[in-house]
Amino acid sequence: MARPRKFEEEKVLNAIKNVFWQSGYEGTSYNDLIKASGLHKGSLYAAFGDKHALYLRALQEYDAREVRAAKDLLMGRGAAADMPGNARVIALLQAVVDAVTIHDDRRGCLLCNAAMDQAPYDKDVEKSVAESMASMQEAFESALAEKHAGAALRATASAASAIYFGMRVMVKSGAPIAMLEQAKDGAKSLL
Amino acid sequence: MARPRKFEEEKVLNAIKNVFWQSGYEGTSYNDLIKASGLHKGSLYAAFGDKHALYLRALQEYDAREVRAAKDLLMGRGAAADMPGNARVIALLQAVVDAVTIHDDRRGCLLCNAAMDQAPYDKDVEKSVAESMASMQEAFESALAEKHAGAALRATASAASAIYFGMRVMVKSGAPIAMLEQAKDGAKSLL
DNA sequence: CTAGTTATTGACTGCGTGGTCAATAACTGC
DNA sequence: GCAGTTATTGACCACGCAGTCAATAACTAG
Repeated sequence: MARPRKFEEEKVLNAIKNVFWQSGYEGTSYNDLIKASGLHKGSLYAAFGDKHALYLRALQEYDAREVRAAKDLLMGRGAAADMPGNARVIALLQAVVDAVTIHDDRRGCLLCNAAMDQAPYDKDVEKSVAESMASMQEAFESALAEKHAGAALRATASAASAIYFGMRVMVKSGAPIAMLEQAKDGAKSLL
Repeated sequence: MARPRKFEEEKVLNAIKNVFWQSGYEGTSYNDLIKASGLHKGSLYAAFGDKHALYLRALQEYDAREVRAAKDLLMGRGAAADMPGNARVIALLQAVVDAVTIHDDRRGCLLCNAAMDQAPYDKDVEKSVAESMASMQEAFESALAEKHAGAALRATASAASAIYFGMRVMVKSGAPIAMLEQAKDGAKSLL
């Protein structure tokens, strides 16, 4: 048998995800990834491959954790089980505001960041982003199905996700909290 | 007297703007800027300074042309003078869709791109982006003032700009046209 | 203890980056 | 046509980048 690994794959991937989330693809150097992972260059390459492969893994990780949590909220799984559908959408938008006000977190959403800076140049990223976004869209639709149906449902759900993505842009632009609150409040009259 | 310049400042700045618009800040090398401008390295440096300074000039250029055009539409200047306010907002969202369908242009909006990839790390960019976004917000409010007032006006305008920014994200993510159309249609019930 | 296997390490490479600068060209006022 | 001024050119620099690899360490089955 062979020498055993002395790092935990999950911890490393989580650290990698956070670096890309914080700094973007182009803004992250392989050295940054090395520092964050605690591994050395060769090990990181041997374990996960090059920067591009690591980015795709980070997107998977993000989808499995963060996107999953957002969808759970929208679909009323877990804690949100007894909220009406439109309240669950508002709760998601509130969470975007809370990330800034409570946790001082202006990293936005790794999915949106990837959509903006890598999807146009990278088919793999585009595919991964498209899948995650499509599943978000379905979750919005399932939250809004109580009050809408057919084309109106799809339109309302798309507008709601646009507001969600747009608020993530506002967050990264350094927009004042008031504007985020306003966008969230404005969304209420849509649902 | 001195040797005269043989390039037109405006043309160069426009070319620079297009490169940054297409490829983002990190994704653009100084060599790309040289190629696009037609100048040589030293000349570009002498005329406008370093990459950071060029980026800020590009943002100014974008604000003066593209953002200006969007605000003119929203505020009913020129061609849109006889449209009601909410129709002007829808016309702006339609223009976002048209950029993709008619001109096959998925560059999105340089302002949004800058907000996402540079504003968090660069105070100058953040300031420039914040100013442009604030003026967009005012234009949305002036379009919607026919039907709303006070806090409701601000909320509706913020939600409308969030939809606008969100659609720009969708465009860059490669989202299908149908989803863009849906988001635009969904926005109607907000106004 | 040994042979076989995998993990770890960090020096190394070639290249593209943003940025500098000295030499030269092009012009005008005198 | 000369002096003074600015524009142009492209070679040059140090550095950080993504990525490779050979040497070594750590382990287990037999």
